[in-house]
Amino acid sequence: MASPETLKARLPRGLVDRGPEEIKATEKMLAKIRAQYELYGFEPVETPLIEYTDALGKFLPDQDRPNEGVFSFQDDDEQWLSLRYDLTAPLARFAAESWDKLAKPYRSYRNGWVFRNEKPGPGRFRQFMQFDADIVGSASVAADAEICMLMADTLEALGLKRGQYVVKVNNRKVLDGVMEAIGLGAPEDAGKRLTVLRAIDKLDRLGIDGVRLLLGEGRKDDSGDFTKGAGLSDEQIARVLALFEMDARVEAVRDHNPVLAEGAKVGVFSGAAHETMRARGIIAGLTDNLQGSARGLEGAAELKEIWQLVSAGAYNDGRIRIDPSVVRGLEYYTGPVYEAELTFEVPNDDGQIVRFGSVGGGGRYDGLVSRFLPEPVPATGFSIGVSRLMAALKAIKSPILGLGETHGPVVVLVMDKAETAAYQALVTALRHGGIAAEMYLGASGMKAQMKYADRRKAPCVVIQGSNERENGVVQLKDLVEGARLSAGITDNKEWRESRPAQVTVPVSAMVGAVADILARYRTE
RNA sequence: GCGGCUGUAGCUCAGUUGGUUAGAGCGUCGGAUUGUGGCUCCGAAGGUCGGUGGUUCGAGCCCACCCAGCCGUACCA
Repeated sequence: MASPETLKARLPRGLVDRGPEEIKATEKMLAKIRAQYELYGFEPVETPLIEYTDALGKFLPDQDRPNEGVFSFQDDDEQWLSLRYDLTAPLARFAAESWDKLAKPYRSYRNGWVFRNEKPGPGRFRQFMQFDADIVGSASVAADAEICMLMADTLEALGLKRGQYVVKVNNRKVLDGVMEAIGLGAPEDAGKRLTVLRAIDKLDRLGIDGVRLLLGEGRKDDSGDFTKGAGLSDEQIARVLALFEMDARVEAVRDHNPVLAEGAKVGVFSGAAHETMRARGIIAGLTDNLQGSARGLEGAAELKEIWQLVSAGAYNDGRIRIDPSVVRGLEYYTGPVYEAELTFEVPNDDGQIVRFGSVGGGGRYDGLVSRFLPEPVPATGFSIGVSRLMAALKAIKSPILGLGETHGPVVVLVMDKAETAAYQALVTALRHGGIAAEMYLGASGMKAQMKYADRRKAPCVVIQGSNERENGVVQLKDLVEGARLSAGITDNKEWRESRPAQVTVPVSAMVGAVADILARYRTE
């Protein structure tokens, strides 16, 4: 069939086409997010998809070419350009370039496609959409607290319920402090620190035992592949793992206190009361663990302050939680980090259980904007992974997406090709009445035209043969109702001759009658 | 990148120890029905068996290399 010179239609891996349902659902979702961000006083900004590679900070050290994880190419003048791989670095470039004109602290939001030249996987693509909100020019942890609350409110605006998500908060200074405390604070230990952070980041997937192996000698996975560990001593490992044991520790403390234990049993310490006790316990535990590290203690103090702020907004009911195991990326974060995680599981089409996990996150990046400016510029922000979040919303059938609600246009059948002008006039009348309509433009007969209308999800079709035209009328067939009626008819002759859900109206009344049919299926 | 698994019609798959002309279901298109989308029946189209090379009288099946996809792992700024 395909001759050798026929070009094979194909899409590069990790990229996807998007159809009408997907586009419509995305737009609805974006509108909800946008409304929420604006409620918090953020204003939109749009930057291009292409930036100088050095502005993205993506040149490989010691090599005159960009990191291979970004799509890059050279301009006429040999300068390297790259497709943006997130929305934060371009914002930093924009904020720096527009610094004098902006009202500071500068609150902005934007959404758009970002590109990563990486191996794609389930739910991971080489082009995907992010939706960010950032505050540039505020060093206050109140800005971080606000970002956390915005994350929670946004997820709820998208139809997620309390308990279906959690915004976890940590502080990179706490992690840095732990490193210091176990003697990895020196500059030459940077590599080791990275390995430790990577190990901590894998807690979700590998569990505490897997992380313990990675902190020590290393870990062999199911395929037999060996990952070299950080080579820490047992003592050092214990100190790092203590980060994950804060919850257990809080419970232990509680259960040792007869009054608290009794309170937990009868439900006094549930909800905000329990969460507050937990947060206090964790912060106390961290403070304990970090003695001797000024930076670590500073991080713990910031966490405490964030907790107080979100508590004042009543977000301390489990929506926002302190979690010392959150790492979030590995490079530019300098203070508080946050991660929005979905907590529910759903079976996919193959019956396997799917956890969506992280659908967004961010943190404080005090060094990013000041790369371009002679002054320090503190900044914080977060990013929603729109595509992944939408997959999750689909799985819980969030009404926000409006799936299954789409209708196609009204289709005017062409019964007689010589009368095309007359059919065109009918279509125009419908359009002027505000009704999406089209004339069938193909070459097939009536049966095929009906099939076409069906596939287009047309709510109804307009039929005018010579009889109707002579009498100045049209037939309107309600396809939705017709399909419903057909269920009770098994005889084909009866099905055709009874013409279910079909009415005859004068041409002058067509627009009104079609509008009546559409009104039955209007969903919003 | 590393390890494993899988590639047969648009889709899901069958294909015997290597043996003649590679099959099914679904989908598509056409007809029964020249003016009615469903149901039913009938029919048709649709294949470089992932690619290249090799072994063999003979390869969808065996071998080598390559490509693609999936799973795990690493990396993910």
